[in-house]
Amino acid sequence: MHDHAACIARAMARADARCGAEGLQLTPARRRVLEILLEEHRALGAYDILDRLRAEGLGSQPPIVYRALDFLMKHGFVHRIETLNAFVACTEPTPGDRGDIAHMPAFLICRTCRHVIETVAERGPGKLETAADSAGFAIEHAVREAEGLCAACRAAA
Amino acid sequence: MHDHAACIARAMARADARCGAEGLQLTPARRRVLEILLEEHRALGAYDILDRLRAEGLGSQPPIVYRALDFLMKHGFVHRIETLNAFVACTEPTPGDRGDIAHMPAFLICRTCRHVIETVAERGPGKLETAADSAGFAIEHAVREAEGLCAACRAAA
DNA sequence: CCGGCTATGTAATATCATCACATGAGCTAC
DNA sequence: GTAGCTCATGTGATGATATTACATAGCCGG
Ligand SMILES: [Zn+2]
Ligand SMILES: [Zn+2]
Ligand SMILES: [Zn+2]
Ligand SMILES: [Zn+2]
Repeated sequence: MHDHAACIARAMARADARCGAEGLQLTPARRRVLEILLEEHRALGAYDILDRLRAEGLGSQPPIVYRALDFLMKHGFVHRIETLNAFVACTEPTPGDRGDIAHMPAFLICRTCRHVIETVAERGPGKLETAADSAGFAIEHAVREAEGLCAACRAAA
Repeated sequence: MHDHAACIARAMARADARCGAEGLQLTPARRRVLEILLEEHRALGAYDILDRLRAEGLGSQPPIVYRALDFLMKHGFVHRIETLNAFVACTEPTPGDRGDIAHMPAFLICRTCRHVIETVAERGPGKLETAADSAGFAIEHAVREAEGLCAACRAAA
């Protein structure tokens, strides 16, 4: 366990600072979507998020949440988990030196508690990069996701 | 380019042999789905496949194709491409010593021609495994997919 | 004020996947 | 033989995820 309220507050402060510095508009809906994702350390589906927004009067149609997620992903605050068709708040600061995504995340996804661990990518080429080089393939975006059991759920079982 | 007719024939012969050896039923619908995927070296959506089955009178409802794909994936003949919500025929023999998936594929997906290159995983732990070990996480399934431009499309551009 | 830009509101639709229940073909026990 | 079993299929409906299209509103520089 960690101090989750502080964890959320820190992340929101970072997001505010970054948006201020880069001239990005962290509008109410966008801000709330990020908060909702930070409250969990789990992946949420777009419609799960939308349900919460609806309950709070922040919009009721799918485009609301997809637009907010597009913005948050574009600027590296949120990642999409392809294997779950779901979204998770980024746990890495990613200063975004050039206003862009600066890191190459990999995710460990627990199949029972759905918690998502975002790992820091090591330096150096991985298997994908090695394979791409030998095939003359230019990688623009890579997805690394593993499903399994987290330490807590293994202990419980 | 390669001799694609031979490529398909070889793969189908392998599938027939394996199903015979392991008592698996490669029924007409399952067989045809595998053939359709082998004909392309690209990922096809479930409904793309379904359209072809329909045209051939092999079924018209989604469960037809999803059941066939479940069978083919379970036995390692087909892989799901998570980033595309699509499916591709496996290019590795995977003898399936214990009737199970024996390899750990990674995919290079061209964003313009949608061709999929399935790479042979090298030996040794990758970044996901390293991260999982240090987190006490037990990986059961991993997804490695990269999107970008294949050599042919890079040359064309 | 106007024109362009960004964000939002709203309805409809597209795309991907599963559920539920009925039917049929092949096999075994008795 | 036939009842019961398993596996695969047929079929209609529904659920889950995501996008399009177009209208509206605020803001800001000219
Ligand atoms: Zn926390
Ligand atoms: Zn867990
Ligand atoms: Zn071929
Ligand atoms: Zn290409």
